[in-house]
Amino acid sequence: MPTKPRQQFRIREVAERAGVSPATVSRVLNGTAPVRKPKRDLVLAVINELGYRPNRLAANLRRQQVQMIGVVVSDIENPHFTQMVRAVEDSAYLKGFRVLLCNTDEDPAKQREYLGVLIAERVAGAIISPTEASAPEIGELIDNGAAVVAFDRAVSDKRADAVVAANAEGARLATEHLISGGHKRVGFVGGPTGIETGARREAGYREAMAAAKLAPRVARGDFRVEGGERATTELLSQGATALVVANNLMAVGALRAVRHARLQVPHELALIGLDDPPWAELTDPPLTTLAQPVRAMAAAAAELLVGRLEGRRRRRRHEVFSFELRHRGSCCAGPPPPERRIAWPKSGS
Amino acid sequence: MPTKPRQQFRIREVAERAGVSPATVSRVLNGTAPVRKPKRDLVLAVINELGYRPNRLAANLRRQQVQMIGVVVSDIENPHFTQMVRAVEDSAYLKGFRVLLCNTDEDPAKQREYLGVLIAERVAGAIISPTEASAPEIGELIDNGAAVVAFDRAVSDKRADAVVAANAEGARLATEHLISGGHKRVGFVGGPTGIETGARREAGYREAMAAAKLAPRVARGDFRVEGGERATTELLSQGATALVVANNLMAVGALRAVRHARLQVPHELALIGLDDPPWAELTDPPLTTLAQPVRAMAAAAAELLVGRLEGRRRRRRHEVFSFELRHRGSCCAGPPPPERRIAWPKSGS
DNA sequence: CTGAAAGCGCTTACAG
DNA sequence: CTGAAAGCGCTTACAG
Repeated sequence: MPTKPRQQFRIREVAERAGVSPATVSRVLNGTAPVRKPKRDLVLAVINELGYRPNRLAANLRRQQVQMIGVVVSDIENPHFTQMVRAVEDSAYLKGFRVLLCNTDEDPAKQREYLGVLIAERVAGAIISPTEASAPEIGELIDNGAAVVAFDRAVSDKRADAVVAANAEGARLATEHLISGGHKRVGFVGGPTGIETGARREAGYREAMAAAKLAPRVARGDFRVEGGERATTELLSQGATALVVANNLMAVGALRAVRHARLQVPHELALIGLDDPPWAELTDPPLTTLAQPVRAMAAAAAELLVGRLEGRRRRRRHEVFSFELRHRGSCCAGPPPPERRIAWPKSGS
Repeated sequence: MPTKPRQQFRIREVAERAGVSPATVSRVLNGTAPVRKPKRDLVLAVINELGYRPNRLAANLRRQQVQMIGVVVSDIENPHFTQMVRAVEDSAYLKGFRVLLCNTDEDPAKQREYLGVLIAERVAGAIISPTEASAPEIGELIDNGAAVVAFDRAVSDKRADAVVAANAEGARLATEHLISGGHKRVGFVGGPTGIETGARREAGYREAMAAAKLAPRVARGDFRVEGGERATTELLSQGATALVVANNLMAVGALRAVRHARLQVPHELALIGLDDPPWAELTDPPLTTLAQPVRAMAAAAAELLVGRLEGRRRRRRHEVFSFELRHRGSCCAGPPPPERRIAWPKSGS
């Protein structure tokens, strides 16, 4: 029911009314070549009067490029990615790029389909937190001249830039913090080791435990709430007095399990989460976390992308950001808690 | 540094190798007309062999349309919108539409710019939670044949469909719930009355208070954390025993203020929030809320959009969804709290 | 500084 | 069912 399918003007009409060629109108519009002032003013006036809006589809085809960047994440509802998307949108908007949102649900098939869309649409670039690091479409994108930045997790194609967090270091810091608080039975609520962040964080935890000559104890969830709850329950049953939780969603599960077990935090159980969700300060007690500087990382990713698009850089860049400890109330208040009478193995996985 | 700028095949090459016309290849690709099986199989084989990917930019220009819908929200970091975007993405993806994310920051100028982008890109449709309900670009979009669905808040153009929550009713229910729990000093942490949801929710609260012959007491924040904290502090200083908080971000602020005042929830202060953020169950006690069925609403919006795009509907639709009470622990446990000795005016704003 | 002309790579009436 | 041809509305070498 478009009632008044308002006259769509084309560049030709503008040109005619201004008594110039379409080329000149295009130059005024895009600033791609100088146009003498009186002529320019006249063109601008006509554009204004007609409410002319260039048809971007035509420009896209002609230029074989669209001022758009694809942002490929596994779950937009995870605040970590939400913040990233938000920061990327901010940066991209200022540079004149739009954001095409691609939610993959950690599903390699969906990721490949979306990458196919990005190729078919000839996006200028993509920021990808890959579910499948080796998807051939990533190389295809780069072949087509798109700039690609891997975020959070690396991609196989070595031509892509990357922005990642120092995951092993972050987990190590968290673990050391608990150990220095006097804990010996520090468990790790881990993620899937098939996912890079999962593997690296677990490695950092094990490193810290080994350095302190303590027996590591890992139970793995799936980086989601339920898995975190199960893994936490398991570690609690083994007598852990402190836990490092490998991501924010599993921290929600850990809190549930702890509440269910009626343990008091931090006195009966100390808790540190990796990642710093917005609700960390709302729990009781507020959750101590190791935060990635997500905004800075997203800004860096956008900057890498735009830098390459503008041809300012040819060398590959790989930027690593450190976690920061955000001290809240969920660990290390006062002396270490008494160990409950449950066997904590000298070693184990 | 595209090292091997891989041969990009065009439909012409595919046609030549298959010994057919480009038109036939197009028909096979899009299923727009029947193609005899042997020919079709041959074309498919060539496409496969070449790794041919149709250049969507050309198709977009030719069709004067792009299989994309713009999602315009004021803040992608607000879980309410995050959930909406996520659900829209799900629905749209299944129908073959992509999501262009437009974050307006509640800034009318940014909204207008983004709407301009949607017009210039000739998106098939848009789901808009307007910051400026009367932006002329909305009408322009519709003039151009795009389907527009207003989400959360209405738009001025009466040709747009709409999906909204029964905001007044929700606030009324929340207020009645507290009143039925024995509370008389029920305050309202309100949003800006210039925003539709702010005004409607406040109206619902006032209605319930008037029906119970109780004096309303409103302090307004800005729908953000800090404003909620300030408004809550103000109402607490006036001796409120129960609060209805008009949105999820202000609920965070309210919790901060309550903690700061060292009041125990729900015994010394009962609290109900409108909107149901993911962290509602993490606070201590968990927050009782009135939840919008966001997913259902988003699915409805996507469905309205697609239905119109597919020409299945011409009549305008306006769908209203009810809030649901999610009982948790932040109100109405046991008898109403004693009123603190502070004057609560018989009437006031 | 400016214009005439070609062309981006598809899709789709039209004709058969 | 299939093909030849036009055309979507811009941009950009090219020539002047």
